[in-house]
Amino acid sequence: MTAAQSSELDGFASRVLDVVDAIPPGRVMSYGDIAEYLGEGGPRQVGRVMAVWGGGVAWWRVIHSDGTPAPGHERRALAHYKQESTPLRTGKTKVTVDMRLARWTG
DNA sequence: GTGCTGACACAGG
DNA sequence: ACCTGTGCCAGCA
Repeated sequence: MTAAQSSELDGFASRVLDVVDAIPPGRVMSYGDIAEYLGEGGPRQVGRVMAVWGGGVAWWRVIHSDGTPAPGHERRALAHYKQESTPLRTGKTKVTVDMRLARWTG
């Protein structure tokens, strides 16, 4: 099969996954940060990559700029955060990541 | 080619 | 903390 046919990792997707894999435990990066770090695409493109190929990397380390984890995986993400001692902000009705401390830039 | 949708970001309320 | 509107980029019918 050719490259165009298969849904293989594009250059962009490959780079995104590489960056996510480089994020150290206890740290996180926002979608926009990754896009800016790569200097290409945009936050939504990073989100799309994570939605399709994110299963092979530490997806819980990729969150919104607010500190809100990926939709549908909040519970699973929280478990990882506790496991990695990620800086958290425990609110009354929701728990988010403290971006001020957890935000990581290569 | 056109329009909608999406694991987003930012500003307001 | 939550919702709405606007801007941006790419995939898909």
